[in-house]
Amino acid sequence: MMMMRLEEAIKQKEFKDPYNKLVVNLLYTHSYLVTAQNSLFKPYDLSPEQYNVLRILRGQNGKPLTVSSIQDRMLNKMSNASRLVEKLKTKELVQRVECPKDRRQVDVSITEKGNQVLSELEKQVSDFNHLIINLSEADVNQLNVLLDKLRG
Amino acid sequence: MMMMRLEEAIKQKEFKDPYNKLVVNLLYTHSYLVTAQNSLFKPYDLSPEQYNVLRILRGQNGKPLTVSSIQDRMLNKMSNASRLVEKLKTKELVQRVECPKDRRQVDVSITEKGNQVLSELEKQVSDFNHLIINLSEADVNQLNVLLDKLRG
DNA sequence: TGTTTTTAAATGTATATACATTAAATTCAC
DNA sequence: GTGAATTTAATGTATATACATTTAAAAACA
Repeated sequence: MMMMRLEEAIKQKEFKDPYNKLVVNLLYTHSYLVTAQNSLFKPYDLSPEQYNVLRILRGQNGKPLTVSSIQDRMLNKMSNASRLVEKLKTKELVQRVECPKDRRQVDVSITEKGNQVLSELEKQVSDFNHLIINLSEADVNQLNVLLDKLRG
Repeated sequence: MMMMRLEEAIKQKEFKDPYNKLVVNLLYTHSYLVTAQNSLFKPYDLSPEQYNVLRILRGQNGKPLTVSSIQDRMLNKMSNASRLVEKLKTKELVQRVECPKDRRQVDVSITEKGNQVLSELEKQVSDFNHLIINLSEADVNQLNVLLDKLRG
């Protein structure tokens, strides 16, 4: 994990302009992050997005969410919430109940086992995030502001 | 593409700390970018990473690169350069020649057709990058600095 | 020289992503 | 109320990702 400017990391001499560099920089930084995260989650047989869905469900404090509400809250809007929930159910980390008010919908909630796995992981994930992000808190805050603005 | 802070976009009230928010913010922003890029590249039957590999090869000014050198320069270090090159070859955008000095290696270079597709796309991609990044040039530069530092 | 180790690329496999399509239930229009 | 339109999940399919394994060639070394 040695320090490298993007240009050295991907051996590209220069970019057309800073906007084009930024797109590449975001793609590259994402890969850096996800590769690291995968190795953290692997022993628990979870993907980063599966972990995220567990966090979403726990944030409901017991209230279930439908599959489409989960989709809305997921980080990757194109991923398939239905199949992801199926995977989590197989691991007994969530439960699925047909919604009585609208039988098209399915109420999904986290199980006790899901909560256990989550709390076991949480501290590790947090420490890990601090570890892989080589920035001061002020820089992190500024990065958050800029990313929110970027998508505006 | 309306402006939304991360918290509203994924309907999460708060984060444990700014580092944890940043990880989520990077994942979410990446998805925003890639979803947009996919729609741009789709009519050309290219994925963003395939486009990137074409750019890498063109940057060589005719000199070929081996598959593993391409892998090194790719944005996602875990993707499979061998199969990606195979896809590009099928589309006749690159050519593969067994390296005479070392028969394990394969020299890959961009074809005339590949160069044509690339120059056709280039202006569009650049305009598109400016369009989806809602930041001033000063902000973009700062974001680039922070991302490079993040991975340090 | 012959054997072992290392390297480069290809291949295998499970899962994830990016859609399009389908099936069932509900809502809307009339 | 009936039929059309819409919504929700699930399913189908092609490709991409994240590895592990294999195959072949080259390098290292005894």
